[in-house]
Amino acid sequence: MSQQRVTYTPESLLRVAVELFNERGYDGASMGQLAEAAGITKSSIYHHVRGKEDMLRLALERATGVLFALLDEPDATTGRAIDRLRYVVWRATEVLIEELPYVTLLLRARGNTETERWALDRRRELDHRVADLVARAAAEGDLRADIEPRLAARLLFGLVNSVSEWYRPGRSGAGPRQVGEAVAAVAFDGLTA
Amino acid sequence: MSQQRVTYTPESLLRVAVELFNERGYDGASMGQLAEAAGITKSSIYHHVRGKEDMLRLALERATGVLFALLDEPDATTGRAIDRLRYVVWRATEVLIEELPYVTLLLRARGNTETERWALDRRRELDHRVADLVARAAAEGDLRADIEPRLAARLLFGLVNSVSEWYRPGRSGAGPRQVGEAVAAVAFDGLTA
DNA sequence: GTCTATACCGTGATAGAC
DNA sequence: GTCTATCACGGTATAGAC
Repeated sequence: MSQQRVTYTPESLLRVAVELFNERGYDGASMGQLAEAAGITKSSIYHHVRGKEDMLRLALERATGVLFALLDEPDATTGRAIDRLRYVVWRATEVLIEELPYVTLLLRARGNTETERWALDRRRELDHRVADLVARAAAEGDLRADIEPRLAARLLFGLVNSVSEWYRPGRSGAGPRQVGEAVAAVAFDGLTA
Repeated sequence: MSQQRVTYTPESLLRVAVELFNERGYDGASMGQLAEAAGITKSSIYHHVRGKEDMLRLALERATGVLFALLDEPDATTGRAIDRLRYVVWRATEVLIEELPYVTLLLRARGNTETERWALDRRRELDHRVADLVARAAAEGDLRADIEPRLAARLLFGLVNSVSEWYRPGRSGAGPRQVGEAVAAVAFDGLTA
């Protein structure tokens, strides 16, 4: 709740803000609540950032940044489409967990503000690139034929992104890598023994 | 946008409200916007419902209602656990699509208000009942052993619920039944050919 | 770099006329 | 059943002292 810290940088304040945004929703979170969580007054916040939406922008830029970066990694750009796809699914899950608060915020953006609409555009771009990979894997005959590639891509995204709904860093067992492996295993091979 | 309708019932107003809540988010949607979408003034809204949160309550009651009902259907309560589970996954997807706006609202509830916290409790109850089914199927040896049942249950929910992120009623191809079958197919057998 | 004080606006909600 | 008029409140943001 209350912070010991005497001074803030934009980054350290952003961390507090993003956590609050995820707890209450961006619209549901007020600058008063942020001030309380940060242990400073509302006015002081404006010394570090331009305003509420500015913090949202910084967070969404970070989230889209890490996701685009993963698509350019060597294992995502070389080899058979099905293998690249499997790597992307695993790695996207891992990245999602590593940058959980930021990516969660991205996944919840609804397009209410200019910043959110920009982020949704970037997300659509990401989706499109992965959908291409799915289509390629399907064309190479490595995906089951009874599910059309568009639908397959959506289910893949859904499975990966849904991790943000329940994963909590402190808690127990599976880390980013293990969850990523589980997601890829279920997506491609299914839950059945 | 504007409505021809001269008068509203609580139900018909609720439909407009839920659509708006899903577009802008519950917190992001204002009574002024609802008035505009409904083609009446803010004040008139209060003739039909007690207020904003009252409409949220009605919507979330409906969503939890249909989901609980599905768990009591014959195919969900008799037979081998793996078969019941497969039925629940397929049927939950179908119900989610049939009641898309209401279930979507439920899936986005974050616990900001008393109503949302009540809904989250009910959802946890639902999750628990399905998780039990997963554990039973695992105990009967019908689920792969390298993924623990808790995680398997979460991925199952995630896959089903993620449909609310992209499914749009008017659009093309797959209907509720087909999507439900695809979700169950991917969840249990995977995407690989 | 943070504070107090305050401007200004949109919010959910109510009263009472028609 | 819907309207106009209005309310109290909390929202983001700014000014200026320390």
